[in-house]
Amino acid sequence: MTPRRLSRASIERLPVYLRVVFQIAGNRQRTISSEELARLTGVSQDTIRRDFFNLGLLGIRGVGYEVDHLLREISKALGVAEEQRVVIAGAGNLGQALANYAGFSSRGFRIVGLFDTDPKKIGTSVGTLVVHGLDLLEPLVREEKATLGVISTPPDAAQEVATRMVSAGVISLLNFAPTLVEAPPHVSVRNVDLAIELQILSFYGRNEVEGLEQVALGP
Amino acid sequence: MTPRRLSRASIERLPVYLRVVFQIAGNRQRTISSEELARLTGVSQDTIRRDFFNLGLLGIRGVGYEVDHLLREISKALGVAEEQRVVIAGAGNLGQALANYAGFSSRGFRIVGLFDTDPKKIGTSVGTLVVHGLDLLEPLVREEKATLGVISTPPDAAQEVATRMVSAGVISLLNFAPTLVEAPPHVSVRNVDLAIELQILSFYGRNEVEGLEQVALGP
DNA sequence: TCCTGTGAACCGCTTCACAGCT
DNA sequence: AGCTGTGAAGCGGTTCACAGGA
Repeated sequence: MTPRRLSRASIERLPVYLRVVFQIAGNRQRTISSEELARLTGVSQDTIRRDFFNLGLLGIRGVGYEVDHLLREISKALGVAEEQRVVIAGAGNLGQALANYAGFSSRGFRIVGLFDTDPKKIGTSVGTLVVHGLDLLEPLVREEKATLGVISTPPDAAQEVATRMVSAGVISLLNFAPTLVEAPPHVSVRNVDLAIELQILSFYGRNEVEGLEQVALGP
Repeated sequence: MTPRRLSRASIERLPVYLRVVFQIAGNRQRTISSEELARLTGVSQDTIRRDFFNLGLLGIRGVGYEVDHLLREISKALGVAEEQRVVIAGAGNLGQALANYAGFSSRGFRIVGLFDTDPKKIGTSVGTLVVHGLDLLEPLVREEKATLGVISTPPDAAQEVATRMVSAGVISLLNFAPTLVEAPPHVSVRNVDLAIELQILSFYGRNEVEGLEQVALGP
């Protein structure tokens, strides 16, 4: 109940738990043991028990954890119990793909704006969205109370877009541009560089060090 | 010279160093100090020095590291000095965006195949590629000696595609499907779940814990 | 008996601190 | 004087191991 301090690593696992617990709930399974959850997530059962313990999430000895309870508490901890509003800057291939990505809406995110500077793109439709000029970024963020910003611009535009998003009220940035984005301390930034992912894999492929095998991206 | 054992964390930073060193090289700057590199990457200078040290990469005291040397050695360590061949399964929005992603080709990856099961998509063009049926996956992987596989299929197809890629010779998998993908121990798997990235940000946005501020995805 | 709750040991990575070249 | 090379301390997270309740 009284959530202790969660470790950074633990926070990055919560969405993984949520994903499989959600699926389990769909099967009408009432409880799940840390062992089964371990099999389905790839996280060790010790770690799972400790994460839940730190979250203040208690199970039933000899049985496991109540699926509904997990679902509710993890969603609440992540802040995805209520819908979150997202804006996307950069309507290139990646930006369009993100705008259409079903996984966002199905997991509690609503995209409320898609922006670009290319006059040829402005006014066109991407799925149910219309591409706006970047000048509408700030008013739309404010009006829609968007808190999450996705950056899928070329690298040289990324910092400016980030700064403008933050000034309008965005408090979390997901940056796909291959460049470092700086933001004030109250803002969280996650960088996802797709080429870097491949390069990391390239290393492991060459050096037959025992491979990876784990979830998510987290720094 | 004799590369010691690199830590997992260190390996995930190498591509970040490479990215900025490449840029620096373009400016004809001959050397770079760990301090400057720290500013440009967001990694601490102590960590950078130790990473280079562990890589067997020596600098010049009082001066810094030679940019050319860094470029060469880091590329070599990552195995991106020579071109790597990549196949992509799943030609939905995300798969198409990845197929067109300029960052791949500019950083030493060549996409040699794009596959889907949807008859409406098979035969159509995506950039310079033609979408093939999944039945061509194995022959093409073998013929082109592809070593990296990208999975951008729906989750229920991900494991089958992964297994087939591996059986044909792929040794590294980048999985975008929101599900756990299992592979034999000699194969490396990295999972990138875009919705999970947003959920992690959502947590930090709610809990004004001091934010993140770091690179890449790594587990 | 089974699976959770949790201190304690352990391990890996980062940071400190400073000696050593140039 | 300046910046690297590197042992050693420090920290955070995972795993061990087992006690404890359903």
